Amino acid sequence: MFTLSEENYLKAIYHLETASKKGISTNAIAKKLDTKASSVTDMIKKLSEKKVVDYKKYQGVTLTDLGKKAAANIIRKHRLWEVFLVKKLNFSWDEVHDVAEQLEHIKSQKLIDELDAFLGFPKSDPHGDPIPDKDGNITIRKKVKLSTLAQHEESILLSVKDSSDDFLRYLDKKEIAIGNTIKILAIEPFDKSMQVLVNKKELSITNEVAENLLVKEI
Amino acid sequence: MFTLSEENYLKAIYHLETASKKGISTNAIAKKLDTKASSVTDMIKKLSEKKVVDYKKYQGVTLTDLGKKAAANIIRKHRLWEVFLVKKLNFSWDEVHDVAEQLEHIKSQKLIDELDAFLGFPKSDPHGDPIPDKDGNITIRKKVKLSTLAQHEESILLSVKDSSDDFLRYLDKKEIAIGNTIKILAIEPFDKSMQVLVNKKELSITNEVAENLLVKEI
DNA sequence: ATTATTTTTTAGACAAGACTAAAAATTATT
DNA sequence: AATAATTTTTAGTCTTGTCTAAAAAATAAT
Repeated sequence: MFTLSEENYLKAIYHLETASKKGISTNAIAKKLDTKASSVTDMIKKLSEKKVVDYKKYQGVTLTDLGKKAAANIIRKHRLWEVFLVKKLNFSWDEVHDVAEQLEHIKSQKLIDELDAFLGFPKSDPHGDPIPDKDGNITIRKKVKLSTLAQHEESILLSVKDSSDDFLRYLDKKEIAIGNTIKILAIEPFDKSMQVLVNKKELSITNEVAENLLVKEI
Repeated sequence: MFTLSEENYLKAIYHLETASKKGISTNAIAKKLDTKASSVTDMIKKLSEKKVVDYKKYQGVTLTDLGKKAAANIIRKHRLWEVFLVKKLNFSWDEVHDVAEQLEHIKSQKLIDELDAFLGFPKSDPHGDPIPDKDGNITIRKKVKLSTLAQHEESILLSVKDSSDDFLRYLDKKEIAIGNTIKILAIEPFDKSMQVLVNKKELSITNEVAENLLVKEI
């Protein structure tokens, strides 16, 4: 098993790796964890002895398969807890991070299995990020225009294509915000306008609006 | 705020204090926490500086009001998590302790408030122990015979009066076990036999049986 | 290609929390 | 009341994870 610090390092390296593909520098990790490069070097040696990272002096680190799995497992727990907090305990999606950061370190296989089931085996967290499965595999969903989805599909709003003041004001008025879950209730074949469910409210949007909303499928 | 170790000491002292009323000895704490007396002395000094215990050398410790409140708060969290694990995540009442031991240290007022509400503001944990309120007050319920309760009341089986093999075998056959929640559905005025709900199953018990089951009201 | 700059590593120190061994205080026993 | 036994405290050490300052290696700039 890993200590709390070790888990935080694993997670940081994992995130840096998926963002940049190559060996992760000591400095990058130090910045991410708000610590000093010398501390990172120390910890990397320990992780290397535990066979979760490959490390050659001055060459940065990469996660081993074992390390990737361990990191994915922590991220899995983090994201499942986020879903729990938002869906069951009325947290908003921007309030969950600090608490999930603590909860992700709780050690109990049964706990996480049961939580997963309790939440209905969610595929992504409230920010739209995918939840790794038990073996650490994640299915990445790319950003698509809301207009490309079909009836009954659910998605999370990640960004907007048109960022004009007019459009942003429109979204504001309709109470549509980044991070919201959007469910397509119906699509009108005639003009491709949609009936959608956002924030528990039903509303109608034109195809032009749907073309400018970038979402991630759940 | 308190460190994880400090919280564990506070909790241990709290439990020892409610069990014995007087100043708690260094040795007693050491035994409870499976550590050495010298370590306890070290920690007690720190807790004393933080004004959560009163300490005079060689005289043992007592919790201050501040310390009592802090300890009750940890126990409140522990017991609320136990309820969550049993009621929502299919843990059995004898599986929850280790996980609750970890969860009790999560720091977030909103989390615990929302969890309390989510669980319907429970008054006791799955072992029948009372859950302190936000201010650290606990309402102690004494052990009573099941036969003294009225219709619709819920209780937790704590022990049995008659511990003959025959009676224990009877309980086993009916799948009635220590820790089970017993809800009284109806009482027959004629012979005081009861219709009860145990383990999601309805069954009928005689007044003699109800006289031998010691329960704590929820 | 040499120097300058940046990054990384080493060496030594520190705080938290625990330990062992020995000293001091308290309690028990005769 | 004096000694024995037990409990508690002190003193010094260890581990984990961090830090600062200095040395070593890698990268950039002339």
